[in-house]
Amino acid sequence: MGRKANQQKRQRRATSYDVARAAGVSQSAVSRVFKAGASASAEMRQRVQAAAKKVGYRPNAIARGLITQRSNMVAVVISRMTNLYYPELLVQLTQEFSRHGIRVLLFTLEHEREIDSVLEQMLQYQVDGIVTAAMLNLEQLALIDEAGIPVALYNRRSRDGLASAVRCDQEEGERWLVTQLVEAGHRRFAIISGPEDSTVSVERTAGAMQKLAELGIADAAVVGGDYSYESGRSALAAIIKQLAGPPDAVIAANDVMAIGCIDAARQAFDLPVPEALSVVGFDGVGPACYAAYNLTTVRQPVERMTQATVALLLERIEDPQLPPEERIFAGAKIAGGSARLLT
Amino acid sequence: MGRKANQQKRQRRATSYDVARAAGVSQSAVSRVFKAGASASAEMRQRVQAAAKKVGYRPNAIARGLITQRSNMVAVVISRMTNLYYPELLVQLTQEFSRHGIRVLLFTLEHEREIDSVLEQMLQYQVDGIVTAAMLNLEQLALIDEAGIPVALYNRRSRDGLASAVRCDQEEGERWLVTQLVEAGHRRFAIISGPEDSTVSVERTAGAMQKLAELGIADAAVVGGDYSYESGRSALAAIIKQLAGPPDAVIAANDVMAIGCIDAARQAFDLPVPEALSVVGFDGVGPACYAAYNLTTVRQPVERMTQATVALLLERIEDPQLPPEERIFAGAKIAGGSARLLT
DNA sequence: GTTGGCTTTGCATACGCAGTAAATTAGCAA
DNA sequence: TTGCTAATTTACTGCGTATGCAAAGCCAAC
Repeated sequence: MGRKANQQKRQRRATSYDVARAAGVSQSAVSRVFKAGASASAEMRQRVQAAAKKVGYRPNAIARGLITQRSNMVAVVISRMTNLYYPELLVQLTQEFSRHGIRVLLFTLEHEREIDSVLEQMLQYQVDGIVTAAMLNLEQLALIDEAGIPVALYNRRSRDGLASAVRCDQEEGERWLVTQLVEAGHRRFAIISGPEDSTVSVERTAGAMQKLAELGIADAAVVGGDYSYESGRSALAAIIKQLAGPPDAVIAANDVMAIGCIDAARQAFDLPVPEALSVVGFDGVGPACYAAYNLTTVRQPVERMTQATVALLLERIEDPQLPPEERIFAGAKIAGGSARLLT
Repeated sequence: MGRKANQQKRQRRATSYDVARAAGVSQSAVSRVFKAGASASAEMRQRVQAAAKKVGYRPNAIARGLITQRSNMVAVVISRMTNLYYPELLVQLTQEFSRHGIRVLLFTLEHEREIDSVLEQMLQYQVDGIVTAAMLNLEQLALIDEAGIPVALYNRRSRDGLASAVRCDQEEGERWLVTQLVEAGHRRFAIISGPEDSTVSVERTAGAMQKLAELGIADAAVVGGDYSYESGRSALAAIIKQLAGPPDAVIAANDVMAIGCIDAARQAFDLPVPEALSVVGFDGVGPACYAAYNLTTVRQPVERMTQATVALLLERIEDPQLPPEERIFAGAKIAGGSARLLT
């Protein structure tokens, strides 16, 4: 209808003043109508809303944030998205925050050393809180605390009470796996660990080693992986070389490496799984359920953990006085078909 | 050292005025020092930066956005993260934007109908641009255009020149797959389609059907899936029922369903793949490379597509006058071991 | 009719920064 | 020293909104 296309430059968006003028009221009245729970008469509401629609008004969240000192944004930091189970985490987090009227500003890290610059970004954007699945050192945590921004660590231990934390009990999960395997008669063990800078991997490996030692098995082979399928594949060769023969059972620090290991066993070494070799993983990601693998593993209760994370963070955003809290969840034990177990 | 903990309430952050006072200069001088490429003497730079560090100053991106009319944030909308290949896309996008000093505000949709409310959010947050891998209807595109915000569609066709678009040529990929299969002698075909509201799935299915018809095969069975492993599994049973016997080849609308189909063939129907049945997918996601499947598929060039998406969007953010552009990429053909092919 | 309490509305200001125009200083030749 | 230009620096305004405060309505009770 002859409407001038917006080829101009960047048209001025309607402001609350425009609405006020159109409705013949004050700007503060407009502000009140758009703020939930503010006092405004029914007639006022109607007039303002009609005027707003007419001029195409949309509250400016940036300006609002400036004055309320609340951006209603939280930063989510994820470090190694190759971790097949982060996507689920991310979706859950976004949805759960969205349910509370909060938007997610996403930061991904290729290398943990990028974290300082990313931290700076987050603070400049005045996020109300931070969820991180990447490791922060004490200095960094202190910096954030200094700024008065609450932090929730995901699958990281809280440190010095500077942040809340939600995590899955990795050791407990590994202990269960080891116990099952040993009770079923496995004796020659090998462990495929994750990246050295992954605290989760360190905990898993340590948990498994400890329980093995406790049950009288001290000579488990340990080879390093990087959470990738390929590293799981090549790890088996290294294990066989190190042990001068195939092990009874392989404990991988995550599902993807377990899958790689299974493929290597079947293809390269002619070791049927689970008949000749038991393989277990950790995480309970999608491919773990594929019939070809049907992993014995421990699934992290992502949904509950996510809800806890959001709850813990929001709580401290509302009331900064609240002390940080740590919540630990047990993983769900999945006795799949990739390991010979008693049951 | 006796530093008072921030138990107070929410301590005031240092502003450029605080820095100015500490350095004995004006606020605008501080602003200049923190703005790249502004004129300030070397001595001024030094004094201001020293003062800034002392008072713990950090520019407020929100306030800056208010005045510059640029938030340096873009919205990224992703609809069905179960799509195993979105995580990679998301990481690439975030990294690439970050390289250009732009932050990503993430929105995930469970159902496409949530999109209107999400749209409203994005506009209120004054994002400089939008990348969407979810379908927008014309009304929604017009709404965004009205607001003067450039949009880049990912794997969606541009419509009415209202948005730039980057996509992988789905039809071309399917044509290649079909051609290979037919040339290798397959005659009885079945297609597992994706969700009906996925334009990508529609294009893939249509592309395959069309090429099949062109090659004289008109009686392919088509069963519906939802991109999930389970749906791929159960689809095979439906196909066999519909054809009253097993097909020669199954064309799945994505890799995950192809994998499900392969597992069903081997486990439930005792059909070795690829000896008795060829299965092909689309996407080239991680599990497609697992040795147990080794899919014949078409991989989307995610990295190049991402770079193109970012480039196209930034270009239009810089200069709103620029007309939208569409860029189409061919997929990489991967002749894996899940199909009997000639080569 | 008057008073008191309650709700609704408008005024004015502040949030933290960028950019403009004016003012100051520096630099240098005459 | 003066005069003139270039380089810095400053005061000030405005971005779009929320909110304390005061004024104005409104209603019921006296």
